Amino acid sequence: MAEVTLKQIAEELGISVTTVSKALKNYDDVSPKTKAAVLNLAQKLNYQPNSFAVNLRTKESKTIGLIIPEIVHHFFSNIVNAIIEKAEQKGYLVIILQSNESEELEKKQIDLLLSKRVDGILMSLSNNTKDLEHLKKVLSHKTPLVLFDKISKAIDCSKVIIDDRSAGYDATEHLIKSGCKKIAHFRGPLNPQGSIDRFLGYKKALEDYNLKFDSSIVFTCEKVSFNEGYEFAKKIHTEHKDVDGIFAITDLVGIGAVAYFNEVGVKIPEQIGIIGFSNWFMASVISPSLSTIDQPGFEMGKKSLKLLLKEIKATKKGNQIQHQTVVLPTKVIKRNSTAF
Amino acid sequence: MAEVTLKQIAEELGISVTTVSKALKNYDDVSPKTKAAVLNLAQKLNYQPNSFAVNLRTKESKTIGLIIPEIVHHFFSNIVNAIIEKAEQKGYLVIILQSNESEELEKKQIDLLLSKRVDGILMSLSNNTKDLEHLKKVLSHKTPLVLFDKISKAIDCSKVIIDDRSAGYDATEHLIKSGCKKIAHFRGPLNPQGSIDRFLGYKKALEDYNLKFDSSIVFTCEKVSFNEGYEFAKKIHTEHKDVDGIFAITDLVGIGAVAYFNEVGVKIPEQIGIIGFSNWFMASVISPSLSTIDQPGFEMGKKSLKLLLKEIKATKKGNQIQHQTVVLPTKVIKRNSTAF
DNA sequence: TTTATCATCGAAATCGATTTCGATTTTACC
DNA sequence: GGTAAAATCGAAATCGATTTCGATGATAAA
Repeated sequence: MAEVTLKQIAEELGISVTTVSKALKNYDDVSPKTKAAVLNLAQKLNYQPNSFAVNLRTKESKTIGLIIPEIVHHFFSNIVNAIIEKAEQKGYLVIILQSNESEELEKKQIDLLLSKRVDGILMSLSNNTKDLEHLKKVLSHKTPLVLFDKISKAIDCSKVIIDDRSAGYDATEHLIKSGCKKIAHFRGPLNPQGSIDRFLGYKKALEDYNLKFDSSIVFTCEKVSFNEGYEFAKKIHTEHKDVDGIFAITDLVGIGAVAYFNEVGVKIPEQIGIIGFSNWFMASVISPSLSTIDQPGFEMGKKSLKLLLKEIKATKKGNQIQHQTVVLPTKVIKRNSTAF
Repeated sequence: MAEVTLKQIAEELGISVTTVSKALKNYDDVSPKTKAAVLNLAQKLNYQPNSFAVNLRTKESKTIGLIIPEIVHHFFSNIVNAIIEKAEQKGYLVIILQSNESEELEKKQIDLLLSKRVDGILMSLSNNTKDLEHLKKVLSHKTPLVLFDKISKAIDCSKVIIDDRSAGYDATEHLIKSGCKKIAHFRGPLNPQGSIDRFLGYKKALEDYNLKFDSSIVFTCEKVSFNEGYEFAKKIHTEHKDVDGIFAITDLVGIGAVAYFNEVGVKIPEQIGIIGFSNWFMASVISPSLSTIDQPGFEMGKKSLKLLLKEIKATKKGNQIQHQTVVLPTKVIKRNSTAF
C-alpha cells in the first residue's frame, strides 16, 4: 500500500521525475507520446499528488479557516452551510472553529489558523471581543480576512453585514403600524455593534412615530437565550402591564416571550405583539408563529466566501486588494404574533 | 514580512539549522546555553514552524475530515459542535463537508479528504448511500475511519450509534402506556438502517402489547421534513379517524403533525398523542411541547472523536487496531404531547 | 601523557513535487 | 552535408523541517 510518487512512475517508465511532473501538468515541452504514457500509468497506479509536498512548494493549502461564535445556531449553521458548499465547489476546504463567545479562544484560534497557513480567514466576532490585536495580526500576516455579521468597523478588511439599525427600525415600525403603543425591547449584549445598532433603530422608530422612549422597558439579554425571553416577558407582564409590543433581539428570545405569554394566557397578538429577529425555522412553526426580520444567512456566507476567494487570488498575484463592505437586505416577515 | 525559518535563526546565531531544530525540540545533545539562545531568538522573531514542511516530514496533518448529511440540523450541528471542540483540545483541526444526502457527493468528498491526507475520517452516511466502495477505499488506504449514527454494518470499522430498534420500541411503548390504542408511524426513508430499526421497534412494541400492526397507517417520509409531518397528519385526520397516537421518525416531522392538529383544532394529547425523536431544542418550545426520544448528539460526537484519535495513534505506532462499536443510551422525554 | 568517555555540534539525506535552465536530439532548410 | 531552429528531456535547486550518523572537542580516568 505504498504511496505512489512521481519517482515511482518515473522509474517504471525509465524517464526523469521532471518529465513525469511536466507531463501531468501538460507542459508543452513533453512529447505527446511520453505524455500519454505517463498519464496512462498515473491513472493505472491511481497516482495522487502528495498535497503536503504541493503545499510546501506552492505555499498554499487550498484551505480556509472559519471562526464563528457557535455552530448550534440556526443563523450560523446556515452560513456555514453556504461557505463549505461554495468553497468545495471552488476547490477549497474549510476548517471550522467556534469561539464560544470567548475572546481568549478566538485569539488562540486565529493563531492556530495562521500557523496552519490557511489561505484566508472568514470570521464573525464573539460578543465579548474587545481587543482587536489578533485581527491586526492576521492583516499584517498578509492573510486575507473577511468579517461577516459580527464585525468591527476598526478593522480594515472586507465585510458582509446587514444594516442592523434599519432592520431594528423596521421591526419596531412594524409593531407600531400593527397598533402597538408601548413597545419594549429585549436587546442583545452591550458590546457587539449589531446589538447596539438594532437598539438604535428601535429608538429612532419610536422617535419618528412620537412614542416615548422608556429605558425601564429595555432589557438586556446577556446570553440571548430562550430563558431570558421568558423571564423578561414575565417582568413585562407583572411590572409593565401597559406594554403592548415587544421587539426581541433574536427569534429565540422572542420564542421565550411567546412561551411565557402562552402559559399565562395573554393573547398574542391581541394583547401583545411580538417580533423577533433572524427568521429561524423554529419561528415559523411555533404558535402563534413569530413575526420576524429575515436575515439572509446563506447569502451572507456565500458572499463572504466570494469576497475572500477574490482577495486570496489578488494576494497571490501580488495585486492591490480592494476591500469592500457589502450590506445585504433584510425584510420584515409578517406572521401571527403581530396584528399588522 | 518574510516568514521566519530555522535557517534564519541559524544564520543569525552562527550555528547550524540542525542545532536550531534540536534546540527547539529540546533534544539533549544541545547545550543549555545554545538552547536558551535559540529559544530566545525564536520567541523574539515569533518563529512558527512551517506546517507544510512539518506535514511533509512527519506525514501527518493533525487534521481530521468530517462528513455529515447536512449541517443545518439540530442533531448534526450538535455532533459537529462536540467534534470540533474536542478535536481542538487534542491538537486536531476539523475539515467539514456535507453530503447533502447524495451518494455521489459523498464519494467525491472521501476522495478529497484522502487526497488532502487527513489523519482520519469521521462520517455519518447519507440516506441514499448504497454502494460502499468509497468506504472500503478509506480502509484500504489505512486511514482510520469511524462511522456514527448513520452507519453500515458491512464496513469493518469502529462505530458509535444508538439502539434505534429499542428506542423505537420505547417511543411506541410510551404512547401505548399513555393510552393510545391505534398508533400510526411516520417512518423515515426505506434505505437507512436507523429508520428501518425504529420501524422494527415500533412493530415489536405493537406486537408485545397486542395491538394490530396496520401498514396503511405507516407513512414514509422521504425527506424527513416538517411538511411531510403536516401532510401525513392531514391524511390521518381525514382517512384514519380512529388513530389516536403517532410516532414520528424525527421531531421535525412530529412538529409538522402538531402544527396540523393545532390548526384544525384536534386536541393533543387528549385526542391524539404524538412522540417525536431526537429531542431537538425546538420540540421543547412549541405548544404543546413534544414528547420525544433523547438522542445524545454531543456525546456521540465526543465518543466518535475519541475512538478516532485512538485509532490514529495506534495506526501511527503500527499497532493492531481494535475496532469497537459503542451504543449510546437514549431515553424517553415526556412532555405535553402525550398523556402518560 | 594517553586513552576512554561524554558533551556538543553539523553535514547531508529525506519527505515529494515543482521549476529553472541547460543539454541533447530531432527536424527543417539552404 | 551543414547549420539553424525547434522539440524533447533531465540534473539540480528549492520549499522548510527533521533526523541519522559521524565529527569534534572537552573531560575524566589510567
